[in-house]
Amino acid sequence: MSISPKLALLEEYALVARALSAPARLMLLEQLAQGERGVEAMADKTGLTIANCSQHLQQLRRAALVTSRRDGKAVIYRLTDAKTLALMDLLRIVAERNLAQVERILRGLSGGEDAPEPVSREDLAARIAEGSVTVLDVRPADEFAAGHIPGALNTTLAEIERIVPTLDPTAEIVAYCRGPYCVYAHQAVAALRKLGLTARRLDGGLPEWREDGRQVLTGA
Amino acid sequence: MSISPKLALLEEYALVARALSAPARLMLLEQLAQGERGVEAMADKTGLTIANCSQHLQQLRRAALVTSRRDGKAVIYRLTDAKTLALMDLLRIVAERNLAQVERILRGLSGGEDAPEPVSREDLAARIAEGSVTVLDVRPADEFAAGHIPGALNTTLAEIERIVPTLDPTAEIVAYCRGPYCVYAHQAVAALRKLGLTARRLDGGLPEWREDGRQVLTGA
DNA sequence: CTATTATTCAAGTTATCGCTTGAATGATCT
DNA sequence: AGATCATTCAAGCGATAACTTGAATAATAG
Repeated sequence: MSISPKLALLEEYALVARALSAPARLMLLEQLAQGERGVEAMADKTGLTIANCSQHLQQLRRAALVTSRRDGKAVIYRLTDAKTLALMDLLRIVAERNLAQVERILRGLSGGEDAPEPVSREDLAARIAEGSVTVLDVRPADEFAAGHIPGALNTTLAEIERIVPTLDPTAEIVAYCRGPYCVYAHQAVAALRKLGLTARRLDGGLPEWREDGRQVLTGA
Repeated sequence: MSISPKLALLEEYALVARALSAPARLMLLEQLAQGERGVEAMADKTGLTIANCSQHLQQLRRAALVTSRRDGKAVIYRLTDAKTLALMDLLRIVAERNLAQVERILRGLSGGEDAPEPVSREDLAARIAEGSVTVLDVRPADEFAAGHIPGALNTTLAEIERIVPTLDPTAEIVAYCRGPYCVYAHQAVAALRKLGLTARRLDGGLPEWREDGRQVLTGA
């Protein structure tokens, strides 16, 4: 009941929003959506310096979007709970729903052509079961090893052409990556379609797939 | 898309979060959750200068959280859609769920005592139907006139003691205000309980009640 | 057309944020 | 204990945001 409890409360809510208001921190959250990580690993992936990365993570922790524990010398961060993921999702949905800017950026990724509708996770699961689809995981090999959709092939964007000849030409390709914040799958679909293949993007990425309670396979 | 489409996308998401990261703008959004408003009306309610208020509103519009239309000389702002409300709600939920700080502030409001659980809107609707409850609207009179729960009594925090003798002492009191961001109902419940009455808070405020599709009565 | 009213724009000031650098802490290994 | 590694802290710099003030724009009324 200091000067103004109302302002103090709003300040707390604003703190959470402010934690989400820097692209660097959204990148970190996307990393953490894949699974828990140490500071150095995240600094490598995102290109941030270690100190900078640590400071961003502390800001996320202050907003209670992430939690940390110590494991030997390392400090391991993880998303606090599914609510953090939900908040990121809603943020993305509002941004994409409302901002023409986002549309233009996504269109740029697909080389000017209209991107096809993404495949729902439910549909993909059904089509995997009947074997009528090739699943492509467009993430770095270490993230693939840490968990992927069973049956998925792993490739990077740079090497995507090398994998094309090995694919069943009759099966549609469904590409996925880290999740809705990640553009790898968009770019992969654009590249594959340019090569004349039938390709679509999965709605969401591995974190969402896992959140659904679907099977995830670990190991390279 | 020039240098890094990925960063450009994240920048857009961050823009939405940044729009939510100032207490002043959260106040404005809370106002707009009650219904559409002109700039001057909101400046009055929030205590911001008109120019400052206008600038905040433009920032919210850039993030597409609100939209505006012209009505004569006035520019009327409103929430773009229910998604904006959903985003505010989730922000609040994450903040309250995670931050001990918020807990302490709310506890301070209720004078150190534990506040009772809020009443769900569904329960309140049922109890209004059977007449076993006194509904108290703790918002300024003009907002009450613009729409309130049918049967509710209107009072301000300052005058709450004056209304007490007129109440049915056997009926529980349920207080509500603008919504989850608003602390009036918390304070009213604390004041009433200090006077020995049975009082609880409604879960959510008028915007949430309206969003549920429940009856709203207009007029003083 | 001029005056009036509501809102927006533009410039300037102060405070805050993000990033870098270099030193300090904490935990493990020898 | 001393050495080493991962992380955090602290100080400093440039960029950005919030708020104020005063002028500019838009729509209406006389």
